[in-house]
Amino acid sequence: MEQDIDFKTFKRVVSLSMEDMCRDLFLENPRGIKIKKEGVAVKNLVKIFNAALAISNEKGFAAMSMRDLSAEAGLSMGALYTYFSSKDELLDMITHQGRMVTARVLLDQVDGIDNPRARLKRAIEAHLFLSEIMQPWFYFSYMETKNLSKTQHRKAIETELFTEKIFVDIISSGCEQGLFREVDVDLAGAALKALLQDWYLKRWKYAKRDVTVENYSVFITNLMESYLFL
Amino acid sequence: MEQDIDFKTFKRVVSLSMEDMCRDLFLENPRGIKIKKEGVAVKNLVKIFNAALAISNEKGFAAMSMRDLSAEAGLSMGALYTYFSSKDELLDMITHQGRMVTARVLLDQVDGIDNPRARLKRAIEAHLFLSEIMQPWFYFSYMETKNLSKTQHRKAIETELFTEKIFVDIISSGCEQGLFREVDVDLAGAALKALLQDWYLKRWKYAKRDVTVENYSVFITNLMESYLFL
DNA sequence: GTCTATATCTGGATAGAC
DNA sequence: GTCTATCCAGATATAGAC
Repeated sequence: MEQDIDFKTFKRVVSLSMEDMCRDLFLENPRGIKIKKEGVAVKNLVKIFNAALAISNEKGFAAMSMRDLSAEAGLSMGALYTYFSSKDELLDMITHQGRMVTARVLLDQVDGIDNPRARLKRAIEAHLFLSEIMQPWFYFSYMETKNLSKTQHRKAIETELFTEKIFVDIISSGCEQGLFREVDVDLAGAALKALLQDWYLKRWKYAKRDVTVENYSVFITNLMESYLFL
Repeated sequence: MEQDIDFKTFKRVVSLSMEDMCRDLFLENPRGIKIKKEGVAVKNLVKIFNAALAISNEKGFAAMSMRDLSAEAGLSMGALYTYFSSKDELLDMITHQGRMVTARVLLDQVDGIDNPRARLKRAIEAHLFLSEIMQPWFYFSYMETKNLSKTQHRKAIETELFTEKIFVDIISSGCEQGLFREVDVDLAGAALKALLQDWYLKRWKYAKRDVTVENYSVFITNLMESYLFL
């Protein structure tokens, strides 16, 4: 379990197609979605989510009209409303599903790795690789957080702090074991989080400079280690 | 000129009141604004900008209606439209004015400091202190970039790259002088930029943890130096 | 310069045919 | 399950009184 992982392997192991995620959503949500047949529902959810993410990441969720969405997804407005009861509910659905996957995958990836240095490295890779695969989703969640309903907004903040805590805990245990020097673990964790987020927030920049996700992963790991070891 | 600067001194020296900025805008823009008397125009521009930043940073510019703005600013809708010709123009005005100030202050602050280490420290402080004073403005600009008109959007990206280049150039000169070790200067610059941006993007987090801007400045400087010196 | 009142249009949501 | 047609609340923007 402690062995290294590369992006290709990661992608294969976690297998997070849009279809898988939409199927999960459908199975979790027997009430909200009026459609009965799984095949039809999943196929259309994929179309809806892809369209919503594309338009919203271009000009913002609030600026996306239901007519825009209808055109891009290739479904009539009437059909759209059999999958959610309001535009706000669609927003909540998308972010909710993203959060579930993130938490599950991150915890799963660091599980069983005890050495803090190895654990930190893997956590960084897992976060970056995941956000690479699900970039539109991560970008969307970041930008639309403040537009969520109050309960979903609270959950979004909880998840932000939860994933940050994963990093803080790793750094703390490294300090306790005398492996890392004594640092302000909260600040270190916050900084690491910011660096990981930059990967999906400024993808255009890194793409233009031909920085791959593996390059970036190595760089961030080195940066953090040079601070923690000194 | 090379001496240290603290937040209080910085605040006094750059003196960036909302009023100063609105006066600049008024004097630069004799065409767009229909109001003739400087006193009246500046007073109302301050009210409009404060209101627009407050509402937009709460729920997004697109979700802010002109009625919201009218109520919060204490001006009728008719009066609002004597200061700009459309909601989109208001968006452009706000971001434009913020960019002008940022570029001017940053260049001004590092001017005359030759030693790369001192220059880097000062650039970090200047960016953080500036974004502390103008937090609503910085947050707004970041979140609303993708909603700008095409020309203003292009300018926003140019400014992002311009300020990043200030950091990259400092790091490069440090490497050339053999003061810093050889690193990927573009990645280092991008990372630093991300860390500086986190300060105004997650202010709620740092405020809750009682991290001051000076604390954060010292932390970021140490983090970067531990990577650059090693 | 500022306000009120209003013209005009767009967008979310739904009813009912197929 | 999906589509078309439509309702109507609420949005931007302006005209004209004061």
